[in-house]
Amino acid sequence: MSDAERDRRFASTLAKGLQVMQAFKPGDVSLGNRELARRTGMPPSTVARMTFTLASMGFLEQLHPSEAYRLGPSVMALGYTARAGLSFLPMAENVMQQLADDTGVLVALSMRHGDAAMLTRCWRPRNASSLWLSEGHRLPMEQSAPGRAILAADPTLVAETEQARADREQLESRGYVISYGGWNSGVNACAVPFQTALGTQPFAFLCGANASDLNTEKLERVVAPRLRDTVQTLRHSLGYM
Amino acid sequence: MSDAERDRRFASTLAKGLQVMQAFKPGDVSLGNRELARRTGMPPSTVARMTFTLASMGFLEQLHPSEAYRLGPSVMALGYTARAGLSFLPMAENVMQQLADDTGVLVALSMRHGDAAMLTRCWRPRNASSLWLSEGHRLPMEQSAPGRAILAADPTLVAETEQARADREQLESRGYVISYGGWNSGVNACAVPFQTALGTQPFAFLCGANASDLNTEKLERVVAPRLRDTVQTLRHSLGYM
DNA sequence: GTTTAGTGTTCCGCATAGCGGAATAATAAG
DNA sequence: CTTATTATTCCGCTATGCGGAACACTAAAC
Repeated sequence: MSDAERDRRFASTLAKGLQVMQAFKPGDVSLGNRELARRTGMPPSTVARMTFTLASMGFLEQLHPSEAYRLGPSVMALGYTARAGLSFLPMAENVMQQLADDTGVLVALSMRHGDAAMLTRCWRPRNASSLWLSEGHRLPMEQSAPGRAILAADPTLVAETEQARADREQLESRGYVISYGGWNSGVNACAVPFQTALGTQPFAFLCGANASDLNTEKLERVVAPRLRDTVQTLRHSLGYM
Repeated sequence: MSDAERDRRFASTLAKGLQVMQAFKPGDVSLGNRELARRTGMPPSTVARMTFTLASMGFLEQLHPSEAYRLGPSVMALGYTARAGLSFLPMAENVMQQLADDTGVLVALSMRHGDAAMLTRCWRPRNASSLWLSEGHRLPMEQSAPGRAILAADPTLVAETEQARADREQLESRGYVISYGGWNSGVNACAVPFQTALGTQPFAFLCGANASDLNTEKLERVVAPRLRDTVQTLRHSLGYM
């Protein structure tokens, strides 16, 4: 039990409902109350109250006749509202799409979410096939380019590994972090961290492709500098320093 | 207070937390506790408990130094999980992208959410500019093509307007619903309803473009029949009847 | 510099919302 | 027909959460 959970302000009933929703994973089509009880550790009657309330507000839908649940439209609506609340995104849309078209690689925005860098927005080159990653995909913080860029830019990071130190130096000297097969042996990528407001989770813009499509020279001489410059232009446009 | 809210199974604390998140609208960058109190009608101390709990679980982020909140990465993560739970989407990706490329119009999947048809997934033609609509946008049920297609396919609809009756007949005879500027005077569109499991909100696939790019002949002779056939092929691939 | 207004946060007495074990109901498998 | 599993409901009990008031801080107005 964390500090927040012990705090008298903590609303445990709200937390339980959120945990029930978070029990759903991307590969799940539907889950019954019993499976939700197993995954969350809650008694079935507690789960039944949570699912009843969530379903009445559109956060879950109960399928018939199986009586299993799936995440409902209110969840998706909130997700889109959350993304729409990222005020810099409209300004990023065109320049990142142009970058994807010019370089022929996948461009994406990722956001830290727990132990992962989660893809929040993707821009695909319109005239080339691109990496299979899409929005919602989670990349490990320690191995992926965006994860490492976020960690390298973090001034409070204390448990610094050799890799993190090298990434921080690379970020300071070149303005981006590069990964050759760091997360997936067949994928090369680069990333530039992007911080918005204090108190919020950090972002990183990334470019990535299969190694066969994105060799060392193209990555280091073309794509990574272009990404760094595009993100810097975006910062200036937004009045960020 | 609805029937569900009076039910003893209803967890009002969970509902309050969800209402706080739903107080955020797509144009909001951040909201303070007082504004959340105003929007939800809850006392400030109740809102403070909800925001404290939501922030501790990543559903809200508190910005510094303004102390205002924005929706956090856990909301976006759940939204992507919800979309990933739509098991038919992977199979729709390629055929709908191809349809967008072939016809040069925006193709999208929408889902009923309250009084709106909410765009859940968009496919843009890669070699043409397209309609400005994107994921999360909400179209009115009574005026938009997808809204009308969903209503026309609804066997339980009782308050049938003249438009709904005409749409139902069009759907039955042609397999799609067409809208000339029904939602926006400069936009033409067609839609085909798509039902998945019983108990869940209905979907509709739609094609739309500016009227200057999508005239009557192209819509009726090319795009609408193609959409209907593509959705029908998708149903068969999924084993739906 | 003082006063006023607005915001965010915390406190605490109170009572009801929510808990969870047990019972009930339904369906599927053996 | 019996057993196993799931879903749902009940209800006595108490801990969770409520909200008005107080407190703290900052900014604007005078």
